[in-house]
Amino acid sequence: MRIATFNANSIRTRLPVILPWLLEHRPDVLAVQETKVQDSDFPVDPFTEIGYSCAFKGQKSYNGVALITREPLAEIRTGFFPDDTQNGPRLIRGRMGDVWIINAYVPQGRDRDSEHYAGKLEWLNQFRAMLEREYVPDQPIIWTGDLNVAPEPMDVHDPKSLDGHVCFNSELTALFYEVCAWGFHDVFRRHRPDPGEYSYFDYRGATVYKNKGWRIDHILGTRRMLDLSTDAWIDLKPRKIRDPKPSDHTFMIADFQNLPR
DNA sequence: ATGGTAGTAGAACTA
Repeated sequence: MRIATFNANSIRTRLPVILPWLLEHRPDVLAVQETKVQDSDFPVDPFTEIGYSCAFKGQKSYNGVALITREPLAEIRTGFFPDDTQNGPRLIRGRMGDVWIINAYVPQGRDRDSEHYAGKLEWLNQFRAMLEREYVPDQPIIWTGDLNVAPEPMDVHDPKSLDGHVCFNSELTALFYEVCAWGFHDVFRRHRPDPGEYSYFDYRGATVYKNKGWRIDHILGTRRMLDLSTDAWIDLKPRKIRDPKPSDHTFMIADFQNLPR
């Protein structure tokens, strides 16, 4: 099983990037964040034409998540609770066979002293509560998405100057590892132990060409999924293209052996 | 230290 994640920064604008990428890499699951489209306008047809199913929850202009899958997902839910309209555009989950897929777009936080940053911490606490309520850690579960957390100094290009940022500070890291302590492991880092690999590069300053990035997109798995994982990597090519225009994030991919029956 | 870019909009806002 191949699972990928991509913050598209508008799924409609990014179709010329996503569709060829899907045909080339054929993941079983592509988790998309920042779709920036309300559900009635989601571009379902281009995906069905190449054999993919879509599950999504979005809104105009901001946020929005989708799961693009080769097989239709079962038990699709958006948000933390049934009928959770407030958090739906940031969280979508479903089951593919025996594997649970959770796709999250964690709030960025804007500024450390803003209510948006407080909301980010609260969102992660609610996420942890959802895990405890609805899952057990010995299930095969993937948690992926734009988590807006760079957990380690090696996950940012300049840890000294960026220390204290809403996506890189000790308070956030502690909370992130508290959530992970429920039962998630870093699948990407298991296979890529060396520094200098990033999934997000600011549009401003040609940062991708200087490798001045952040690893804030993640593929995490419970122990069963970690043990089944065979490889993980970041594909920089879709970030470096000029035409069609790139997202400011790029794809992270992980491969897994099938679950034993 | 500030501002740099892109998307959605059709002026700011979010990142």
